[in-house]
Amino acid sequence: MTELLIRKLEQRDVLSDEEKDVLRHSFARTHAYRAREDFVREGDRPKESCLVLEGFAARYKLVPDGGRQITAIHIAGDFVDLHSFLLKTMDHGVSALSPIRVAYVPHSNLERMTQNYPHLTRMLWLNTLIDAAIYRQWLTCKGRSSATSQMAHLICELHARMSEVGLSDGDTIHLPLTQAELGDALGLSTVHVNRVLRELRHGGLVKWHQNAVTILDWDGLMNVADFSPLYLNLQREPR
Amino acid sequence: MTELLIRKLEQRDVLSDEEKDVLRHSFARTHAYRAREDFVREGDRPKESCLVLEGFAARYKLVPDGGRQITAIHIAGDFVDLHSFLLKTMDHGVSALSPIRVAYVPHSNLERMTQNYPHLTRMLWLNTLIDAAIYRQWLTCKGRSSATSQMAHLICELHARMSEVGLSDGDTIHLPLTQAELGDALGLSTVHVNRVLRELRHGGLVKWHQNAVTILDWDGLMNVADFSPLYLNLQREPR
DNA sequence: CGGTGTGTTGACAGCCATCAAGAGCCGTGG
DNA sequence: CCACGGCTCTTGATGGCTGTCAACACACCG
Repeated sequence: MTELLIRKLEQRDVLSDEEKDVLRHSFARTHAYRAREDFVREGDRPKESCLVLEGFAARYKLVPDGGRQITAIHIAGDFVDLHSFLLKTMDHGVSALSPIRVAYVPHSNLERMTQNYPHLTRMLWLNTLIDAAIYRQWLTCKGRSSATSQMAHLICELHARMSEVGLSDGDTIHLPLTQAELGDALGLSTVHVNRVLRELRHGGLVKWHQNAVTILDWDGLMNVADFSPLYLNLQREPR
Repeated sequence: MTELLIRKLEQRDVLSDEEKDVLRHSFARTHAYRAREDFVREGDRPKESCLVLEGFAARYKLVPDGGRQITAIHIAGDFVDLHSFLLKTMDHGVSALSPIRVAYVPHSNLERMTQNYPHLTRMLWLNTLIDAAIYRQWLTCKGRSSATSQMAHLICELHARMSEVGLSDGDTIHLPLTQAELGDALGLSTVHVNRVLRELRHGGLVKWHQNAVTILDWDGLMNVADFSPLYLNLQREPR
């Protein structure tokens, strides 16, 4: 059940059999949530962290006027709530974007890991650093490029991240997000998300049908997005 | 020379004398840079990480049209380049916003720390998680609030972070950034930064004179900014 | 069959980027 | 000493990207 996480970590460095076993045995239970259900709330002090086994999750912050900003989209294999192990008090919420299954690891197990497995600790640390690299990229897109470019970038990124754990089907990924949710992620209005998607479709760059997103013109899309996967740290090397 | 970092960490948890000594002795050398000088470049593979001793630094990404997005502003006591210890290849640059002094710690020392000092390792990990929490906050500001509110938020945040390490003088902080640099940080044009600052000044919220920024109306500013310091994780507790 | 959620499109408005020009300040060099 | 260039700050005019409001189509579901 932790195989996708292991696969994700092994893209970045070799894990020993012992380390993999430690990971596999540290998860205590799993749980399923419905789409839209919150499973971590701002102000919570969780005693366990959760890993996405299946489905999509969003990390988000609310703003007083009723708006919402999704700061990260998490897919299967993402250790979505590893942050709470050290941050203790949540400064944001996490909710399901689709029906989702997650696995929980008690913080006490994570602490034991950090006591006994330094390299594994570094790999989990790395995992959160890659999350941070994605934040930097989103900030750059939000600050310095157009809505169309941002949307194209998000599609490229999600395709890259899903391919990495075997969740793409060639040029197609399954992406069950509404346009309102895409807007919350990109900081755009729902109406403008619709316009931007139409532009990408009419430009022959992507096809978007029933949650199935197909990239039709890679060069064109990556050009609009100015996408380069360097920030995803996909190289395997000693860490 | 690492006292500000130690102070910053001790705001979040108790450090043993041994841990403090380990930190103090792991830094190998210091270096000074002029304002505007880059000291880490995209694509670099540093063999050491650097801590800001004095001055201001910016983490930034360039975009193809010549634009720049500053993704983080770092102050004295910030372990600005701890990321490179595990990310290996830099996906962004770091440059001096003012004359700056930094201290370098070889990655081999950091690795030894992670082998022998699990709690200290967690504290450094925490340090990068707080950077990530700041990214989330910036994303939320950028995505869901006005330019004026973003600027007010940045002022509140920098005052809070500088106070934490003793770098504020009551309601005043020293902030040697040009309006162009503020624009790069907030994703705004220089012209609009100027207009927004005028608005904050004329509203009696802040005074900005010769790099000295004084908050005149805390309630007003925090209200415009919708600022709450929760995300900075200033509570001391076992980590 | 009506209600709800989602996608779609048009009209209009507003925030912010861009372009342009001038003022103040500072260091440099004649 | 003064002229000059460069950088920063400031302000106005204009335009475009994106938000808001509104309406309708469609699918799904009780």
